[in-house]
Formats: sequence, C-alpha cells, structure tokens
Amino acid sequence: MSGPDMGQLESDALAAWDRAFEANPSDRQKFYITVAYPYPSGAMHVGHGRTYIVPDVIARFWRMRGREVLYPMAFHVTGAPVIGISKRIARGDQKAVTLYRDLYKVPEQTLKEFVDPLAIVRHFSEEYARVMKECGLSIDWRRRFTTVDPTYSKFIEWQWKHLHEGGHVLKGAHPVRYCPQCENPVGDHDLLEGDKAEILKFTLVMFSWNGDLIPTATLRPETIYGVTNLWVNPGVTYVRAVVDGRSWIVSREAAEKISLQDHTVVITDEIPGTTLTDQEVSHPLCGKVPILPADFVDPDMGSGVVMSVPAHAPFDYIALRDLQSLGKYTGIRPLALISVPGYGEFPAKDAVERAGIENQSDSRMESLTQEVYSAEFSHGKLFDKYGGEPVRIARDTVAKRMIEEYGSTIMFEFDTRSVVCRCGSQVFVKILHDQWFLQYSDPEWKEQVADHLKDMALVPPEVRAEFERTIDWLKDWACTRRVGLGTLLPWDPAWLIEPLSDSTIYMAYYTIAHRIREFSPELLTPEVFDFIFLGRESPELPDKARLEEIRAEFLYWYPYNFRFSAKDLISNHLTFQLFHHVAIFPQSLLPEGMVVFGMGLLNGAKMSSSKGNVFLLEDAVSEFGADTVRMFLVGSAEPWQDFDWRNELVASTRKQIERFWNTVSELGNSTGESSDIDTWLISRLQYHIRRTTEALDNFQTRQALQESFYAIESDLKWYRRRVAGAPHGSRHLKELCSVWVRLLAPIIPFTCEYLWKELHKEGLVSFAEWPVADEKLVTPDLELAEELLARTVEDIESILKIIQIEPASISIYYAPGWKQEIFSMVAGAEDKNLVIREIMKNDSMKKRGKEATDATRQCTTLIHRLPPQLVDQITASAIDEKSIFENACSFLQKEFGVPIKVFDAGESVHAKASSALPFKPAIVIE
RNA sequence: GCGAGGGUAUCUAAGCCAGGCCAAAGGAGUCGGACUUAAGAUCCGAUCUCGAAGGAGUUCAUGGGUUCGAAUCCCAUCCCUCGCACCA
Repeated sequence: MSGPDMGQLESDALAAWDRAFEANPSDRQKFYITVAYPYPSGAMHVGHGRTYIVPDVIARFWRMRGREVLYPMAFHVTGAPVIGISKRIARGDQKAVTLYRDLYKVPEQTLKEFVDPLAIVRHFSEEYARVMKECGLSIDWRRRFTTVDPTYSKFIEWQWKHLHEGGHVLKGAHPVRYCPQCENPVGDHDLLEGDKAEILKFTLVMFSWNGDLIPTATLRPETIYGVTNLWVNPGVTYVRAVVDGRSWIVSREAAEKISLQDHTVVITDEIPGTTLTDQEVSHPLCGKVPILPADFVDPDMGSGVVMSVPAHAPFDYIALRDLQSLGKYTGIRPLALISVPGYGEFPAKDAVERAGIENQSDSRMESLTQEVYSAEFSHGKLFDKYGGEPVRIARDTVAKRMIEEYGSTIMFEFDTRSVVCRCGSQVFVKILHDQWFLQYSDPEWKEQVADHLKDMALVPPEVRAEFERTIDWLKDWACTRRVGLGTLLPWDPAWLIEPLSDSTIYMAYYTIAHRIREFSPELLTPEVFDFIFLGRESPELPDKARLEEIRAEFLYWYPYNFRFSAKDLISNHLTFQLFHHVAIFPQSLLPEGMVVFGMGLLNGAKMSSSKGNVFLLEDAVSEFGADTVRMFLVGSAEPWQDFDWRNELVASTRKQIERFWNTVSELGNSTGESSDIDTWLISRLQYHIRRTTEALDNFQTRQALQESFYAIESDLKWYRRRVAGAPHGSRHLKELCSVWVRLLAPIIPFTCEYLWKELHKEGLVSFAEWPVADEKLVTPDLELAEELLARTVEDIESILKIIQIEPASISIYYAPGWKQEIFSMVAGAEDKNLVIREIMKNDSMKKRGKEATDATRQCTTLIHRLPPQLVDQITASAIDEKSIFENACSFLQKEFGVPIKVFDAGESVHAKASSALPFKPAIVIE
C-alpha cells in the first residue's frame, strides 16, 4: 500500500479547521497558553516552527481533554531593526538584498516596497500567519494584532500610566553606544564591528602638573598607592583642553570622547608627548612621580595617559624593565600594595618571569595581565597601611574617595577596540540624558516578583535557579528610545517606549483583542482599561454593557496558564513580564506557569539567518509534509532540550507516519473474534494511554510520542507475531485504532483527522474525547504470561544463535512448585543475605539440602535482574507456567519450526532441568 | 571572567534527583535475510568484545573518592550550550 496523498489530506484538514479554533468563554474549564510573539523581519525557519508547534501540541491535547483552549497569536513590530533593514535595502546593500531576495524569497516587486519599514513587517506577518496555518497551528486568529495598532498603543499607554504612577519609571542618565555621524544611539544590529563590546567604567585619576590636570583612566583605582610613574606616548601629540572649567591634558581622541560624556570641552592648544616625558606630576595619594615615555600607550584608549603600577601590572613592569635595561630610570623600584596568595611581593614580576617573557611586544602579555588582574581581584588584599580591604571592595572605596575628594570623574570606554557603525563611523560612548528607566533594581519590586515566582510552575524545573538569579541581578532598564516603531511615552511623548518594555502584559490584551476593536481608539481612555482589567468603576464609560462582556471574557481567561519561550529570553522578557504583571495586576490574575525551550541547530550548527544556516519552515512543510515536520520537531528532543534538524532524520520520520497510516487503514475496520492476545493488547493499551497522558501533562512531547507511537507499535509487533497465520484482526483492533488515532492527534493532526474519518467517526478528531485508561480492561495475569513467553522466546533465540546447530526439538522445563516458594520468600525478604537461614528452617526445604541452597542463590540473582515491579507481580499472582507454555505450544512450534515439549523440571532427570527457575525455565535444544 | 544548564555506544536520545532492575529503552544509520523483474517501501534479524547453552569481559567526558555494589552520590579537571542587557 502506498502512502497517503499528503497535499490533499492537508488541504482537506485545513478546510475543516477553518475558524474551528476560535475560543469563546463557555461552561468548560479554560486552558490559556501563549507564546512569545514573533518579530516578523524575515522568513520563519524550522527553529521558529518548533517554538509554535510545541504549544500547539499542548493546546490540542487539552482541547481533547475537554478544556476550552485559547491559543492566540500576534506580531511584534515595534523597535528599530526593520528601520535599519529598510534603509539597507533602499541603499541596495548587497548582503541585505541577497538575504531577502534569495534566502527569504521575497518577490522583486514586494522587495521594492521594503523601503517602508512597515511594508517589511506587513509582508512577513502575512507570511508567518500563512505558514503557521500550514503547520496546523490551532490558533484563534480573530485575536491577531500588531504592536503598532492604535488600539494596542492605547493599551500600552494605560499600562505605562500605571507603571509611572506606581513609581516604577524614573528619569536618569545612561551611557549608550552612540554614532556621531548618525547622531543616534546604536544597537547591536546597527554595528558593523564590535557588536559584543561592553561599556566599561573607568576612573579618571587626576594628576597635577604645573596647574594642569593630567587624567589617567584606570579600571583599578586602588592601585594608586603603587604608582611609580605615568606613561605617555612620545610619538603622540596631546591637547590641552578646558574641561568643565579646568585645564586637562589628554590625547585628542580622549578629548572628543569626554565631550560626549557630560563634559564641556574646549581644546586650547597642542602639546607634543615629548614635552611631557620626564616631567613630574603629583597626586595626593601617591605623591610625586615622573612621566616616562612608552610606545605602547594608545591615544585612543582612555585618556591617552596611563598610570604605571609595575608591582601589579605586567605591562608596566616589563615596560619599566625594558627602559632600565637600557640604563635609564634605574632609580625607580616597583611599589607593592596588594598581597595575593600564590604570588610573591611583586605579582606582575612573578607572572612575567614565570612565563619567561622577553619584552613588551610578547603576545602573551594580554592574557598575563588578565591572569594577574583576576588573581588580585578575587583573592588579593590591600596592605594594612592602605586600609587592608580585599581588592574587590577597595576598588570601589578608593574610586569613591577619589571622586569625592580628589577631583576624579568617570569615563566610559568599550572593552574592545574597534566598534564601528554600519555607516562606517567609529562609535563612542555617550551619556544620554532624560532617559527613562524601569526601576527593576527596586528591592521591593524584586521581592514581589520573587515571591510570586515561588507559586509558579516552571518547566523544566532546572530553570528556576536562573530565574531567581535574574530577578536578583536585574538592574534599571532604559525603557525609552528615540528611534524605531512603537508607542509614545504618554507623559513625555518625545520618547518611544522601548520594544521589550511594550511586550510584557499583552497576554492580557489577547483576551480582549477581538472585542476591543469594537471601540474606536480615541474612546479607549485609561479608565476603560481600568474597568476591563481591574474592575475599577468610573463615570461616563462608553457602552458599559459591552465593556462588562469584555471584562467577563478577560476574567474567564486570565491569568494565563502557561507562557512558552526559548531559554535565551529568561534574562529579559520572561522575567520582565513577571515584573510588569505584579506591578499591575492583583494576585489572583498573576501568571501561573512558564515553559522554557531549548535552541535549534541545523545539521549540528547553530541556526542563524545572517550566516545563511537556516532551513525555512515553509520549505520543510512542502518537502516533508506538516505532520512530519511536527512529529520531528516535538519528537526528537523534549521541548527544553536543544534539537538538531537533519534532513535525513526527518525523512525517516515521514516513513513512520506512513507506517502508522498503513496500519490503521488495514486494521481500523476489523471485526473478527478476539482471543487472549487481543485482551492482552488492549490491556497494554491502557498503560500507554496513561503514560501518554502523563507525559503531555508534563509537556514531555517526546516522551508522549515514545509511548503513543513506538510503544504501541512494538506491542503490535508482538501481537502480529503471536497471531501469525491466524485470520483477520479482531474488533479489539478497531478499538485500538480509535484510541491510537486520538493519542497521536495532537502531534500529527492532519493524518489523524483523515484516519478519524476513515474509521467512520463523527466530527473532527481535533475535538474528539481524549482516551482515558480503563482499569477494568487491564489484565495483569495475561500480561505476565506474555512477558514470560517473550522472555523465554528471547532465551531460546539467544541459545540458538550461539550453538548454531539445526535443532530437532526444543524442551521447556518449568520450575517446580517448591522453587516458586523459595522465589517468593527471597523476593519478600528484607535482607537477601539472611533469607537462606529462614528458608532452611522449613523441614521440606531442609530435606532438599544443597538443591535448596543453590536454588535460593539462583533466585536471589534472578530477582536482582528482574524489574522489581515484575517480581511483585510474579509473587502476587502465582502464575501457572505449565499451562502458559502448553497453550503457546503451537505458537512456539511455528516460531522455531520444531516440536516443542513442556515438562515439569521437578519430575525430570535431565541435567539441565535442575537449572529451571520461576520465570526462567530450563531450555534444552536437541 | 561571572551566572545557569549539560557531556551516555556510529548518530540521536532515555536512565542520574530516590545507587543493585544497566551492555544500558526508543528512534535513526549500517549490515544481513524475506518479498520484488529491479529499485523503493514493507517485514524479520544483527549491530562494544569474546563465547557451540541462555554466559563472561570492558564501557556511560577525564582523574580520584564513598560503597559489598556507581552511568547514577562526593571532589577535582577538561570540553560544550545559553545569558551577562537597553536588543529582538
């Protein structure tokens, strides 16, 4: 039989599902799940596919279990990326055009429209919706919206009014990456180079020189006590500049940077580096020190002047050593100030000497500096005369003191040298003013979130620690931007609300999205939302009756049951949304649970659109079929594990679906009489129903598939073997198929929808009743008998394999009754080492002597090897091995093609017979 | 560097929390057989090593330790993934 026509089958199912998943409040209990909505700036790949298919499987499962299930979807279009994309496409940037035209397959005509950023999100949100439907996602599309819809903006304004009034939004200054050419802050996606650059906070230590200040930038202000000199580059021309009214000497680059960081800077004249060398400067904390020449000083790093601490900085140590080896400045000695275990008086000296470094151009200097730096930071302590504090604490105390008493200031600088904007200009750190912050640092707010987290279900449980860490670690978040798409900050409309910050409670908005559109946006005052979400009455609400309905719908669905997202969002979105929920909603409406996904790989490598290493979801669906894609994505790993898409594995998934399709088509309408083995099959089925249900209850889609697909298949394999040659399947098989199709319906709904009809069932399988295990159909004795038989067959096979003789007959010797007794006694014994004594107290056993002690030892070994559950069953049910084997004689004869004889081992004199044990008969092949 | 998670046979992936059910499930791949004109599909078997009796030996990143007994518990080391922010 050939496979089904998937194309036809899929379009039939899609037609049948049209609008079927629109969810409305009902008498049923609700189940509401949401997934982080996509930012539609490109085509969906199979990684996205899993993000939405896993929740769909869960949604379908609960729907079949009789819940009213809401699974909504919307599109996040706020932010700056599409603006950059549209600019690049407008400019004809080759890389961007290739990506969109060739990889994402955007038609030429549409691509032309991409000069409008909104056209991009419009195009791809349509694509997303279309592909999501093709995948069979059971979404209520009536609730779809985008985050720039005027109605949604009204909702965001309401949210932010509450955050503001609740004291969670504060104004402050903030250092950002800034492009002077574009006159804008730049995000990661705007960068040509240095996208991982971090902003470091340097302290400018102010040395005095003839009425001028010479600042040196350092990450280690506490080392001021060990400064022996400064370094300037003699080949660089420095500038004198009036900075906030004081005269500074710094490199030209530094002057420019400082001017972006809250200082007024006026350059007055130039000073060659050579003028500075051999001059003497002073600082209250280290006294007078000379300025020495050094070529390694980079004018583009910090102030362009460096303070030298040869005792603790390898660079300084070796630069000094190099000078001194030329007979210069020999009077200068390193000055130690930190003690650190594992190093002598001068850690920098130790490190340099241990590594055998010859001179300052050695490539290992960088890592050596890092090594000393870390060792001192984590284990170092300042000498008592400098306060005796650990380095990690002293660093802050000294910095604070310098700022308060000695005119120091902060300078921001990147940790990587070259940070370049897409426009080609160098990027600087700028301090932005009037910036609004969400005050995630607020201890009280943190505590509320942490308290609520305790009540939440988290899947998998391992992520709890990471959430706790994140709540603890979160600092204030700059929540407004100057550029991009989005909602204006209601009380300061010069700012846009930052995109991660406008996506924190939209799960509540879904519940009313389709109804709120009945109002024109200008009617949607904060009072309206206050009423809908908080039940707050106010006079003059528009269309109160309608609002009552909307509020009722919100209350029906909220709080959501589970939110799904990938693990990279734990440290921002998933935690942010908790902060916002606790700030706005009452206890009873707070989120109940979260499910965190793993990441996707393609052929073992990370999926990445920019590197072209993606497999588009739509291509996957058209090549393999939606069900295959679904089954692979939820079945190859549990949702929280990383998964790896490999075409060859996916192809074999398709074969499995075809096999299932063939089996059900063949057996689905059987009506024959049933026998013991049918009863056995149905008994096993109850177990699989239970296990599948448990797995899906716990979001274990892979486990569910193992139980509902492979485990049932493997039972059927044994069944077929047992009935080989017997007439057509029984009516029990029909029942099995009906259960089987339902168990798999959440995972491969297209195939199951078709087969459901084939089985002449009413309605859609998507809404059919989820199977429930019926304990009355469980027959432990039969299962045990089949287990014994299967194990015996296995034993016989393994013997046959080894001895390689052509067997003439096979004899099975089942264990005598007294061994059963021993077996039970051993099984029931607390201490298996002492049981032999108990057994020997029994006279009839005593009479058997060695035979009985041997049997006890053998039973003990056997019991250790059998699953405990099975041992319990064996002892509980006193099975009749004799009749089991006799009943199976014809089966065994067919299996092995030779006559089978069954004997009581107790009545046999055959040497082998004595090795018979309960559940492990002696086997003799002749 | 810091924080969180992980390393199981050819690949993938159970098992680990609650140590003996473990030479270690399932799936894939590979090899052999049946069917077929052939291929594919399907079905059956094998797939760490040894073995002419259902067994034995060596394995679960590496090295130690605890225990009668360790893939599972403890310690150290190495490697991988994610996050470290104003960005979706």
